Amino acid sequence: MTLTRDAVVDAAVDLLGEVGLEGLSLRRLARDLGVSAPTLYWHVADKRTLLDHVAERLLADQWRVIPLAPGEDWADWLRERAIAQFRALVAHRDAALVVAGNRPTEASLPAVEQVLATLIGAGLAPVDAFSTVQAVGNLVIGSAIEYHAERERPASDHGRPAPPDPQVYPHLAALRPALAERAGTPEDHEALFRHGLDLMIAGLRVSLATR
Amino acid sequence: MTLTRDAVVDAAVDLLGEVGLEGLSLRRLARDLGVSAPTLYWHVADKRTLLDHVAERLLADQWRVIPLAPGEDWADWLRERAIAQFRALVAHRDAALVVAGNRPTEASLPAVEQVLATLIGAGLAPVDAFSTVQAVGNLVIGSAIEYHAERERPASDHGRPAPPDPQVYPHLAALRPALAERAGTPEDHEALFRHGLDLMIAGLRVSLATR
DNA sequence: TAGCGTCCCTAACGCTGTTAGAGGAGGGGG
DNA sequence: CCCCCTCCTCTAACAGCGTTAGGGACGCTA
Repeated sequence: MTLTRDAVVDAAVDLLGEVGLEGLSLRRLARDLGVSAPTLYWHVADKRTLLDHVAERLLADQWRVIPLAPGEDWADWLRERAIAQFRALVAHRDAALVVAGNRPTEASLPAVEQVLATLIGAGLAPVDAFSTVQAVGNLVIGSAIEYHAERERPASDHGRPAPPDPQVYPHLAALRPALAERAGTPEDHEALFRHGLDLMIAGLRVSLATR
Repeated sequence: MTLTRDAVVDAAVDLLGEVGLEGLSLRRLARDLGVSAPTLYWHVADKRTLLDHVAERLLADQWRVIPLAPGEDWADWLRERAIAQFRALVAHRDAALVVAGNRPTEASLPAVEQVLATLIGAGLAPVDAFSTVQAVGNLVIGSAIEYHAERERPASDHGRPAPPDPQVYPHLAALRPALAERAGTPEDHEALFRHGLDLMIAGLRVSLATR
């Protein structure tokens, strides 16, 4: 069985999950595949385009077209799609960083078209629908990157940061106990993402109602 | 005049704007400062912590406390702050990527405290106010990163991507003329960011009204 | 059998972040 | 005056990086 480009991309996805974007080197990847490093250049033009393929694979599931069920609220439908996208980016280490460096791929067009159709069908102006798709995407990327960034750093920190002085920062200090237990957990980050997403969706509802 | 850490950080900020994050190497930075590369390690622990200082400098202006003017709408105030933050990240090449890798720094606490106070003063529950601050921050980061990512790539692209087939992608095809002229410009990205931000703010208004 | 495309190899280039260890300049105390 | 000590900078080097050049073994086709 000879090496294929798909196998290279598979191994790259695995390696990314194992060592993160900074640790993903072609030499290491080649070693995992039992092959020398320059061999990879036969299957892949470049490290950058390899990462493009990795990004495409990470999001592949998200490009499935899932039509709005009859009677289903478009907002619920949109929320579920966005959450699934967020989960896909959070599930794999540094996935958000890899995806962020990418041009939108051809494979995403059907899904984008369908979201556009649904939002326009709900009553949004086409240009607003397009802006909304991108804005939600930006929120997904930003939330996922922030999640990974927070996750990668704790080693460099010498202990926890000092608690905020209640005299100077009363609100921050008051929030501390509420945040302490769940801060940093994936559930917390997903809840945070949902909060922003729900704000956007509520805003969409308003802009639909006032047209 | 001997070298100081501030001077190193200044030069790093300049170099970042010139060559981007990928081109920012300690050797190149040292050369710009007329110094050998290992010398930098006297002033800075690490490349990573150097970038931390760079991030802090890039956002320094944003931590200024600007209180809500009497009679000013909290939403307008919040919007202006967020837009200023977005502009700061968009103005400097790869600024968003550098900032995204960072822990929140001590210097940001007064500003966060003040935003919390304003949102709570407007009637938001403290926990919701905190989530909102972070959600807006995530939207800022995501939008800015997407802006830079799009800006860095066009060299690798062989021409424009093919126009979407109107038969298969009617909505995308219909949008093409409207997007063609302004796509990619900083104004377009700021407008896109404002769209998402306004959705969130409209959502906030709703959640305030229904309490 | 000859040729050719496919797939992999070794060797090497110039770059990277980082460490080890030496040395010069300048000020303070004996 | 001289010595020491601290600050700051240096050269040399290490392991690792992405990438290119060029060669060699395999199997299919003519």
